[in-house]
Amino acid sequence: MAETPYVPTRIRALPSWLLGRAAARGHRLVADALAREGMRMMHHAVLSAVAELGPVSQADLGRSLSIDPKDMVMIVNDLVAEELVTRAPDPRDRRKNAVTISPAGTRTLRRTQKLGDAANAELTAALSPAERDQLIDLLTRIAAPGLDDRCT
Amino acid sequence: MAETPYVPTRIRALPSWLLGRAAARGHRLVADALAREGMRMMHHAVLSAVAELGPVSQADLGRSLSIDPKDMVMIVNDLVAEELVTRAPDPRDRRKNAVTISPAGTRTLRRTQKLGDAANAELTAALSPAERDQLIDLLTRIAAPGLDDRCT
DNA sequence: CCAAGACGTTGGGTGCCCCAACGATAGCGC
DNA sequence: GCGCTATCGTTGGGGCACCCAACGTCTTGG
Repeated sequence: MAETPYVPTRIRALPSWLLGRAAARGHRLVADALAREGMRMMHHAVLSAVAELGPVSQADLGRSLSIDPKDMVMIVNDLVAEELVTRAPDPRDRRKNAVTISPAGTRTLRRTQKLGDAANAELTAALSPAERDQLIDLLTRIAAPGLDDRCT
Repeated sequence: MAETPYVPTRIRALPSWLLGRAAARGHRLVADALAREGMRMMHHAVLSAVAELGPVSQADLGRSLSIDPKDMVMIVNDLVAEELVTRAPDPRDRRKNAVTISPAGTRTLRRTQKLGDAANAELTAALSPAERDQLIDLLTRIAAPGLDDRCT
């Protein structure tokens, strides 16, 4: 019974289905890896974004990462509770909360980034480096349809 | 302000992140398309699998599509309620429920398959046919890590 | 000064995934 | 024949990601 009665070809050939399966595996691998540091995927992503963008509002973070404002509130709450970031009102726009990474956050981020990279390496273990780059290229063009990245 | 402050490079380069974003978009496109027939993604997948595999037990369906038995119960319940499939005890193994597609199910499947294909075409609109095939190949190898398909 | 809009926050809702348990049934060794 | 083990369908609970709607606070532009 080792031979799994495999995925019907009709469904298997659908990019949407494959994306779902691959994303599920990726999520599982990364989440399990980060769990060893008590970190969750979204929290790691936000922490990484804060580190790159510097003091930034929650709304900007949400737009950058496509995270719902509702979820962002709780993620930042958690990160603040763990003292990985600080949340202070922006003096120039008192509606905004300037989120800034802390030294402890920087240290944690260094560890979680290693774990995340390792998990992604395992995820793409079946691919050559060139194929991995191509996958990233294809996915980038699929994930953001109308929006071209202008960050160069 | 129209220029979105875009995804931090650190996160954007992670296959796991891109897979999540791309899968979310694919799910949204396909789900919206199928909703016009009152069908959900998983239901469509199960219906399609039943059509291909013929009378099949729920457990086999679950293994084929990586669907949790718990969800499978409700999916089949829904499909039975809509009279798209029939669920009858297998005389050869009375533990099993033989799920079979009905004529109405076949007709519905024809329509939903068109909708699903169209949604997938939109999903991969930014890709050339060759790139689309390559994406499918890469995703297939990523989604199923240890399991090689021998049905080639 | 007032209307429009953005920001953070709270609330509710859906879909997919995973784990644990249970009665009923089948296959196996003895 | 008789346990033992395993599978099947089913039920239950929980977590995470995603989405929509509303509200008070605050900024901005007319």
